[in-house]
Amino acid sequence: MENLSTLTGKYGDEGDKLIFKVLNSGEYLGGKIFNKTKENLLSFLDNQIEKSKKIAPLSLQDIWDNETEKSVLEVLKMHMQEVGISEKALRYDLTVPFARYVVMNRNDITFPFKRYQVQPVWRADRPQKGRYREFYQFDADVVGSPSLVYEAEFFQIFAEVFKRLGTSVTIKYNNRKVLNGITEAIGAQDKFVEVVTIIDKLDKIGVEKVNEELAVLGVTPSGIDKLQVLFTLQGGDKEKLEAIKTTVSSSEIGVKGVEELQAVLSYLEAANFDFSTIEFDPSLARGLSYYTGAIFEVKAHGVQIGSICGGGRYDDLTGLFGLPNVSGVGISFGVDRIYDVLNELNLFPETMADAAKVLVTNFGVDEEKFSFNLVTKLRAAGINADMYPTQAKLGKQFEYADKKKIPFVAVIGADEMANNVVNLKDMVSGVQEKYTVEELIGKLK
RNA sequence: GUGGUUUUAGCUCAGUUGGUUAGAGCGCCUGAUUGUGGUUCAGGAGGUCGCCGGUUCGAGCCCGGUAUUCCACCCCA
Repeated sequence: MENLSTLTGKYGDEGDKLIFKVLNSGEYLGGKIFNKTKENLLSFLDNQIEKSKKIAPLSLQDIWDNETEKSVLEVLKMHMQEVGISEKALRYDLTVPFARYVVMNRNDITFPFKRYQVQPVWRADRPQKGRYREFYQFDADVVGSPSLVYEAEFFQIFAEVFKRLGTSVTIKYNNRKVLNGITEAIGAQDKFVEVVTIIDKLDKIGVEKVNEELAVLGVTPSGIDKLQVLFTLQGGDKEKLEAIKTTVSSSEIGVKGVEELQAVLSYLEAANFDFSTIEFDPSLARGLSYYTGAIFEVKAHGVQIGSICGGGRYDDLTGLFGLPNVSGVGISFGVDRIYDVLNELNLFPETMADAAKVLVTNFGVDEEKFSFNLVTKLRAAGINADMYPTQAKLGKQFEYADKKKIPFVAVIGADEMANNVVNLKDMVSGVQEKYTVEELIGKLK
């Protein structure tokens, strides 16, 4: 939970709408209130007016007489929310609260400061596949240095993580300064957000629609013409960056953005980084408004889902909380979406690494004590063992082992107890052999 | 936030113009096999048809409300 004021204004207009606001203790604004009859509603609101002078200026009866029922309800809802919403809100991401934390603890932190963090965050959005109201983010950030080496490190982290997960991804990147340069170069710097939003839709609606929307926005034909380089970039990232550099050559900030990315690539090159998974995308914008430099986005291959990671550099975020001139850069893994991807691509192992290796049978009152003693010995020897919990038919116990993918079953009945041996069945081959306890431990270890 | 869509057995889904006892596959249980899983065969259990109300002699099916699922837009993890 954060103060509402900590979160508002950090994520853009859309972000502000998606912040989960929290009601004051004891308030209830559920739909039931707004479905009441006129009489009930008016008497309810009279009580509210008594409680709060904030909505006293409203003459409810007047509005009711002159407006449609729906608009009255809208007006009432707005005023109700003014009364009911507290100064608290649920975390929207981990970056802004982290910036607040850094400012609060500035005296105890040695910069550059690195940290990782896993926690749930919330969006007041309509949920659908891959879009959740509550989901986990895994964030890694470093604040207190403008060094572009950190950008390179985050590329390495992305690449290493998805390599280990066995997932094929594309790490897309861009730089806000490049976008600034582009809007400057086409003489539309006063419409930065609008232009960038349209360009960002490129892969979704296509070049023609993008040009159309830019024209409607008021971008000059020569400006639009200049932009076409963006849509027809050829070659590797190095070539693309050179081409963009020419496009934004008239913009000081634009050139700086390109040079920053070139520097990052040079670090990666020095570290023998595999460039095949990364892709410079000058149309990549990202919604969060606090980014000022590099921006990242990771897309999974073979699964239709939004981006599974995001990130970028923010020069001024701590400044908003009273600590200026501290640059930071960080990335965020969308843990739930990554889970969805792994699940859909069947990348989770069939069995858990720490699942039981052997199931010891349970035949009855005397046998289960012998079995429990064996389980204890096996565990003491470092073998992951389990005993069937109740006396049951042997077939049932084998079936259980089969379904749990437990590779061995140790059968202990009257015969085995009398001879002080264990009858071990290999569930894959079906072969069954008798061992002493010591031999069994040696066999399973 | 806007526009759609889904909801019937544990799971995935059929269910005709409203008509007797709501079905299938898979799963589950029992037995064939009294101490031996996967395969096969035989049998069985399991449903307030999301919820509330209405129309009708009669509603899983029609109407109203509500919840919910998923999708598109928007936006993003």
